[in-house]
This record gives sequence, structure tokens and C-alpha cells, in this order.
Amino acid sequence: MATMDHPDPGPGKLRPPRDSGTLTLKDLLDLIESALAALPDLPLEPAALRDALALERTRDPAHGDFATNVALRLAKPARRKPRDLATAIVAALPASDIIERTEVAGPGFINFHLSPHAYAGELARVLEEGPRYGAVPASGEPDRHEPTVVEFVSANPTGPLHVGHGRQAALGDALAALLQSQGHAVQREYYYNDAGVQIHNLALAVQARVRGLKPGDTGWPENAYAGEYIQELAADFMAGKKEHTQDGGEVRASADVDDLDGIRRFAVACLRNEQDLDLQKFGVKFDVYYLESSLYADGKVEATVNGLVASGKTFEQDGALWLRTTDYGDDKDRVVRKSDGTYTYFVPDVAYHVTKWERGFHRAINVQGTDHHGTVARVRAGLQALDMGIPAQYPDYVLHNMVKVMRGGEEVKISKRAGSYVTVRDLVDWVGRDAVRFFLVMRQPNSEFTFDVDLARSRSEENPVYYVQYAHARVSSVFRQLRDKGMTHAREVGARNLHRLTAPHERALLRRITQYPEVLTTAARLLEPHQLAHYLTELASEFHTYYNAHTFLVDDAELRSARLNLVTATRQVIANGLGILGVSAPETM
RNA sequence: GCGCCCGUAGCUCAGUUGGAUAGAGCAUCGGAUUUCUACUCCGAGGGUCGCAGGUUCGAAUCCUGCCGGGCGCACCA
Repeated sequence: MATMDHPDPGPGKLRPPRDSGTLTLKDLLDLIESALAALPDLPLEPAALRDALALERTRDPAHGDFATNVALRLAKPARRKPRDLATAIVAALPASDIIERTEVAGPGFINFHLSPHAYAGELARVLEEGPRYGAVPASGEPDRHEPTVVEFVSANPTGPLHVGHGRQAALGDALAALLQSQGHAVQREYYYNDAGVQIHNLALAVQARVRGLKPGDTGWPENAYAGEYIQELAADFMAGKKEHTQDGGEVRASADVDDLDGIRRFAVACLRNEQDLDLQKFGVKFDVYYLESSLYADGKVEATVNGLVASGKTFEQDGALWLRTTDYGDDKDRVVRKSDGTYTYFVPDVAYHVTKWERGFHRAINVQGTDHHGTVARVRAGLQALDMGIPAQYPDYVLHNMVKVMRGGEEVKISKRAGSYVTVRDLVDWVGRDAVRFFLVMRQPNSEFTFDVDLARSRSEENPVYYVQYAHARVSSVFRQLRDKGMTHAREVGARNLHRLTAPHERALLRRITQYPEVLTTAARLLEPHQLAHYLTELASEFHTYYNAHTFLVDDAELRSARLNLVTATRQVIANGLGILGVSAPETM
């Protein structure tokens, strides 16, 4: 599972929401529902019938386009044999021009073979809606528009972004786009830990470097950052450089060794700017940077502590204030206020999530590394203790594993302590933004990922990004050829002649294209962008197969236009899907 | 030790939240090009779904136990 404890979709969610998916999918569901309602002797409530109704894509084309197992699910409560029930349901199906034929198969499945008419309708929709195809229109079920905040990256401004942050950036941005495609109002947010110990350690490290110390020397501060970039910061600081800040101001390095506060402000401004450059290069843009320091300034931290104390769930022990988080499923109680009077980081963390809720985001998704999964129970427990009506499973988490980088058959070590590690910028420089983006979202987040730099660089079919992008470029190439040959493509002519696309390759491609809206819905519901990446490679594969087996630019103008409609739709879906993943769709390779 | 996650073809991984004969790419082997880009395509072999039980019409999928690996178990963040 890539996600933890996201809300149970509940019974009935097996059926896709009404306002998503293809038109034909919704029509089919309606037809089956009517059939069930028409069966006289089913001793079942309508709600139970709805819950049992699931429609799924068939794996084997011989089984048609869609199949349902309602008869299998209802057989027992109805006290009837599955196949008999299935036969009765089929007999009760209203006539429809989207169904070519229906059959009862296996233990009691009902298979639906769609008519060419159904496909023609869906293909027309792709061409008509263009870049919007697959996205849910802005009028549907209210819960689908629930304002959602997606928090990701949230790296401390204490060094460059490494590959793990890259995975988070790629994942978080794709997730946000996926949710937007489903009609949610999404905010991309970056939580900035600018008030903690880490920043202090950063300042100490720069100061030590300014004094000429190196990691390991006597006098080198404990927990100070060892990276090369610290030395650069120290040099810039002593050179009296100016650095602009995010709020439009400017920080000038004082070049004063004892000016620890000045060192801190200068270093943070520099590193923050570096991170922004990385993210910009990666094509990720945040709507909001939420500063930890503002939580203190606005009294949110204090208010949270007061709220926790008021809850009666706190206690004093060994001079510290504790919260009984074990009451809410945590494995041990947590310190809120240390015996030295300062708060643990857990407090601003809870305060931050309170603001998410109070800002109207009743759905929150946090993208984090699995190494931080211990915080999940804590934050939720803190929110529960406040008793603000926040659901127990708030927020959702998408946890991702670490990334190994292989280059030239060897692992490139990632070690912040050692001071050398692969940064997002390194990767983008080596293989390009598109490859980094695609690679980092093409696998399930929750397993270790090995980034093969050589594969990502290769211009061959082995490289999945290249393979998908090439399919897109290839369609564009076909249209260049069309012009060169002085041929024409008329969409209306093509639309009228879609019945001529009868080759197995064409049927397969049609099937795949029209599946796209369902893929988006599923990927968004499960918070799994890799499903989209996987789909795109399959779509590209089917396109390449088709391309190789058939010439599109034939003399027969009707067939030609029909085929060009099909490949235009293919290109559109590839472009739309890549767009959600933050990958470009080039006209030429 | 406790908690969370992972274990599917030689390798990298999918598997539509319990369905039909477990799929794809790479690698291996065998084929295809006077062609809209061979930057491609077609075919073949390859499996104890970590192991053992359980749940049921039906399990890679859900439950229990074990084996192996990752991560986490601070008055650090």
C-alpha cells in the first residue's frame, strides 16, 4: 500500500462516481440497474443491489469490454444459481445501441461487448474535449470539490534538495494534478521548518567553516552540516555578498564571524533560493510556503498547547509536559514541553495541521518519506486530543521509500553527513526534467526505487519516457508527412467512417484510449500516480504496434481520415496524461 | 524486542481495492525493413505469486503464524 489509512471509500464506492469515467460506463451501469430493478423475485433492498453492482474492464478481449459479477455476488442472498441469475439479468436488460452483444460466461459473469457506435461516441468526445478529456467537469458530487491541500517536499532550508525530495516533488505534484482532474480545488503547499534546531545547526556549521574548521576538527560543532556547500556559504558570507530574500528584501552578509544571527539569515536566504532554483528547474510550483516561524508569531503554537492542556489529556512528569497520545493509538506518550521550557517539534507540527483544517481544507494529503512514518500516529493523536471534530484519519499520508541512484553500473552514494549526495539538480542535468519526473512516479511510492541514470538517458525503446514521448511525436510526424504528400484529413469524414476501424490493433487502441478517464479516477482515488504512468506505456505500446502493422496515409480518403482520427485521439490522451505527470509531449524527438 | 512497510519470471516491476488461463518491459533465443522515423514491430521459452494454515462459489489480493529484507521506536527534527 502506498497510502496509509485514507478514508474507506465505503460500500457502493465500487461503482465509480457518476460524474467520471466514460459516458458508456455510466450508461452500462444504468442499464444493469434497470435490469435488476425489473427482476420481480429478488428479495433484496435497492441499496443492497447497488452495493453489489460493480463493473470492471475485462482483461481478456474475448470476454468483451466490460464485465460484471453482480450475479455471483447476489446468488447467495437471492438463493439462486449464479448462472441462472445472470441469464435472468441479461434477459431483463433494456435495449441499447451501445451494446453489441451480451453473454453469460464462466461461473456467472456477464460480459458486455460494446458496439462500434459506443466507441465512436467516446472517440468523438476525445477530439471535442481535447486537453480537457478525462477531467471531471466542475459540476458533480459536492465531495469531489472538497478543497484539498497537498503538502510535499517540505525540506529544511539546510542544504540542496536531494533525490528523495525529488521523488516527493514528482509524486506530490502529480497527485495534486490528478486530484484537480477529478474536480478538487487543490493547493500545493510547502511547510518550511525555519524555526527549529536544524537551522541553528546550519548557522553553527557555517560559522565553524568561517573560522577555518573542517568536519572532524576539534571544535567542529556536533550535528553541524558537513557538506561542501557549507564552505561556499562561508566564503560568500565573508565576501560580504548580498542575497535577496523571498519576501522581496535583501540580506547582506556582514562578514562578522561572531554575527551568528546574521550568518543564519544569510545562509537560509541562500539555500532557500537554491531550492527554489531546483524546483523551478523541475517544473514544480507551490501555491503556499507555510513558515513554521509564523506559527509561533501568530500564537498558534501557544494556542495548541493550551488546547491540549484543556483537553485533560496532558500530565507532568520529570519536569516536562506530556500528552497521552497512547489514548489515540500512538505507541508511547509524547513530550509537549521539555523540561527546559521549549516545545518539541511535535507541537508546531500539530498546530500546522490545525491551520490546514481551519483554513477549510477538510482533506489534507501529506507526502513524506517512510523514515518519518513515526510522525503519522503522533500528529493524528494530537489533532484528536484537541477534539475539534477533525476525523481520526486526518491527514492522509502518502509515504515513499528512498531512492538509490545507479550510474555506470555503480551506486552513487547519497549521504548528507558525508557532504556529497545526488541532488535534484544533478539528476535533471544528467537526464533532463522529463525523465526524472516520469521515472520518479512510475513505480509504487512504497518500495525502494533504483534510478538508473544510463537508462533514463538512453534514446531507445527500453526507456519508458522516451517510448511514450516518441509515440506522441510519431503522430505529429505522420501529420507532417500528410502535408508533404498533399493529402487531407477531414475529421467529420473520419467520424462517419469509424466503423471501418475493425482491425484488432484498432479495436485494442480504441479500448485503451477510452479507458483513460477511468484510469485517472482510480489513480486519484488510490493516490497512485504510477497507475497513470503504467497506463501511458501500455497506450504507447499499442500505438507503436498499430503504427507498425498499418499504414495510416492510405489513398482511401475515408479510411485515412478514420485512422487519423484514431491516432489524433491517441496523441491527445498521451499529451493529457503526460501533462498530469509534469512531463512534456514533444512534436519531434 | 515492539510497530509500520515490502517479498510476483533470471532482472526491473504491473496486477483496476476477492474474479475467468497471474501480465508487461529488459535479458535470452528466433524472425520482420524498397515503409508514415528500425529511436520500431512480431514470435518463443521462462512462475511453488517468500512458506504454512484459514475464510468462500473463487485468494497474488482478506485473516493468523512463521521466514527474509527495509524503515522507525528521544525531553532530535
